Amino acid sequence: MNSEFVIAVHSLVLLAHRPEGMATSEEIAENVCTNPVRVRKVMGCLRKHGFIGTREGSGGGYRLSRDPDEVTLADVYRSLAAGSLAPSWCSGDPEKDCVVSSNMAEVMNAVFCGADRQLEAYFEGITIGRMLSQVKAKQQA
Amino acid sequence: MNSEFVIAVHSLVLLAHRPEGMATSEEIAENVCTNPVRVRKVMGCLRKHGFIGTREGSGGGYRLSRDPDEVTLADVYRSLAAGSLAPSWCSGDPEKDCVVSSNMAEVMNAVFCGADRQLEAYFEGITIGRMLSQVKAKQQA
DNA sequence: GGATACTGTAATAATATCAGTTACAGTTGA
DNA sequence: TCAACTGTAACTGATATTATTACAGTATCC
Repeated sequence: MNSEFVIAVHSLVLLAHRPEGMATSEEIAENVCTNPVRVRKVMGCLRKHGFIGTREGSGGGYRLSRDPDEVTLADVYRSLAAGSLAPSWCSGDPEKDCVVSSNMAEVMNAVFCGADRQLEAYFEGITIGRMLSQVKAKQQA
Repeated sequence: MNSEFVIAVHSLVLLAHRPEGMATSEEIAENVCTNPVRVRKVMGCLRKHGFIGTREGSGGGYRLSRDPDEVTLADVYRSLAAGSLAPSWCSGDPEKDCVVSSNMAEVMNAVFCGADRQLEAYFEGITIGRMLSQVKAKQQA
């Protein structure tokens, strides 16, 4: 899995955890353990898809613009990791004479599309809000 | 997805397509569009898991040792790509004070374990034999 | 027995992908 | 006007992936 997906989910959970205010890319990066530029890139994508709002300038940062219980991992997955399951590489060669070699790419592709849908369905059942609860539950223990 | 998985599946379908005899690593590599060493490495793994038999020496090669309709992609996945869904990288830091940062890795890991099981269940429904049929069906069209 | 055609495997080299850093223009608030 | 942000692009370095080369081991055929 695309690690931008992980950063996105972590960031959203963090924002859900402090709904009062904003977090800057530096704060988020510190929390996630990566660098601010990477965070800003991911957040830019989340903004385009309406998950968060940004405020530029001094005192700015990012803020959740949706109810954490309404945002599913499937939403996030679709926004920045859809289709990431299929390997970039395709086996076989359509030009070849062999039945297997010439048609494998297409069949394999269908398999991975199905897998992608399956994965998406699974993510559909997990919300940012639920992940926040789980994180808090771990703390108790 | 691990491209060794793709090579493995393609190779098994190819062997199923010519059940009479064997295929050498060079033939398979040509068909898959990669190099023979890579194929031998993957096949070595498939052999250890009992999917194929090998014969060394002149006239040797690889041969299916199971009914193609009994071998599922889940079997193959478990053999050489299990757990590949989770990114190598983990967000957060258990040492941090923040609830989110310190517990995210664990929660995220649980999510990906679930996703992996989901994927495996999907692959359970696809056999090598079925993929061979699909490949042949494409040819008709 | 010896030549030939394979597998098995390690080591290395080439290439592609991914992540971190630096730099800077644009925006906002005090 | 200054300080603190975001948004991006370009560059660098690290890491992962793939291909290549090389060679020992093994079976077959003559």
